[in-house]
Amino acid sequence: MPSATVENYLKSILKLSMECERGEVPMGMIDTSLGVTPGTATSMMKNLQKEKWLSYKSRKGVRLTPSGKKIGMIMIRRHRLLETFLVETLGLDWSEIHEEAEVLEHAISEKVLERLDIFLGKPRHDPHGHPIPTKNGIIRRLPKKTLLDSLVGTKMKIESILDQSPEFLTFAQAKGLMPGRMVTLVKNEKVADTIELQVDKMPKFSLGYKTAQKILVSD
Amino acid sequence: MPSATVENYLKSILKLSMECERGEVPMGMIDTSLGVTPGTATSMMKNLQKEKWLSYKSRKGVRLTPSGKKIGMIMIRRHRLLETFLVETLGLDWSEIHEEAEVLEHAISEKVLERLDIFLGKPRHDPHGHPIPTKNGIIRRLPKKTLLDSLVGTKMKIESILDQSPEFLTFAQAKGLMPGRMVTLVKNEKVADTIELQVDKMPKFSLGYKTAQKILVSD
DNA sequence: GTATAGTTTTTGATTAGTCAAAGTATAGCA
DNA sequence: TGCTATACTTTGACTAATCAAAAACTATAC
Repeated sequence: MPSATVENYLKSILKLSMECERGEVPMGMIDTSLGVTPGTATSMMKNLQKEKWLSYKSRKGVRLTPSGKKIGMIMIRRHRLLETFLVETLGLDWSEIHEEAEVLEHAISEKVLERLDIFLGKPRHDPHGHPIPTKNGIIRRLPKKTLLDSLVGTKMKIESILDQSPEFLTFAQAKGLMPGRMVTLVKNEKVADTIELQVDKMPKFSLGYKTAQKILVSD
Repeated sequence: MPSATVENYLKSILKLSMECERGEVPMGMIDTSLGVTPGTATSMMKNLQKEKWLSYKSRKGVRLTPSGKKIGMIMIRRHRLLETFLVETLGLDWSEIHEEAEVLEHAISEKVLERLDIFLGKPRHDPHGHPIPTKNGIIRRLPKKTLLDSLVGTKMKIESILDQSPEFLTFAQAKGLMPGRMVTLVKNEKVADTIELQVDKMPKFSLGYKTAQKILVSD
């Protein structure tokens, strides 16, 4: 059985490997993502390789084995189901659930998780719009289209919010930027590095390009 | 913040101090209750004393300070609320919830716990009939009357089941020995060390004296 | 009042996870 | 081609929690 620490490493590596689509995940991404020193990451990778959860090539990076990937997927499933529970059932705020789920995900058993899944009605997405993997580790691909890739004047459905930080989520909620809502791209000012948006009949507002890329949408 | 390990020590010491009503809890009870070697318990007691959670007198035993008692109570509250949630909301079996709660109690935050408490309707007892301490650490005294202290022919209400083991709980459930049910003491055979019981209209059955003391009742 | 059994403490070692700091490799620029 | 900045690895040290085994105390029996 992997420790909570190992579960975190495998989850983070899986997420990194899904984002930056190149064969190996480089060491630097792993240590920053976990907030440990580079040396700690290196020595941990050796342990994880010894346990057959990944293969590690010195100064190249790391690639999950099927068993490592499986554990990572289970952790993502646990995290997202717990977030859904915290919002849907207990009424916690969108912005505070990530940290809570981050701890609970290491304590909940498969049995309890499956009951929770049924209780929640087998949800497909968490409150941020992220897909919840199935028990077997199958996960829907997120659309890759962000607010920035859209044409001015089009109305789009918000699919997912990529930034987990409480500050951003509080802002997004205030502006109505939540999965399922419809948003219109009013203006795109390349020189100013901003776009202007309108959600429903609420006042228009602007987002920087960098921030706009954190919002995934579909037509 | 205490570690999960420390939380467990303080919870166990609190429970022991509530059971065996003498000033100090002896070392031997602590190590057996936690399943560690005597040396481990001794060295941990020194740490806990350094943190002001208890006072430790060599070869005498240990007594919780108010702050240690507070943490212990919080842990009992978390454990029992979680057990209630697992049975009431997720429909887990009576016999399997103890182990689950044992892990989750170290991962759930105060905020989530308070939401859970409200969601469950501020229950006073867990599924085994054990009182749930309030947020401020106030706990109802359990009645001290067991099945053994009752007179033949009287009908009593089951208040609480003291044995947490899955085997015993499965047995108790099958026989209808659950908090809130009414039970009649049919016979008391001192020489055979057994009592005979009837719950509702179900068939009569026998319990040994030792087991009978695990069931708390009220008239 | 000593011997002995039982309990508790001490000591030394181990494991997982971490950091700081020093050392090494590599990529890309000049 | 060689130099340097960056990325990565190694080394040595530390902490929390644990065990095994030896030592020390306490209580009881005789």
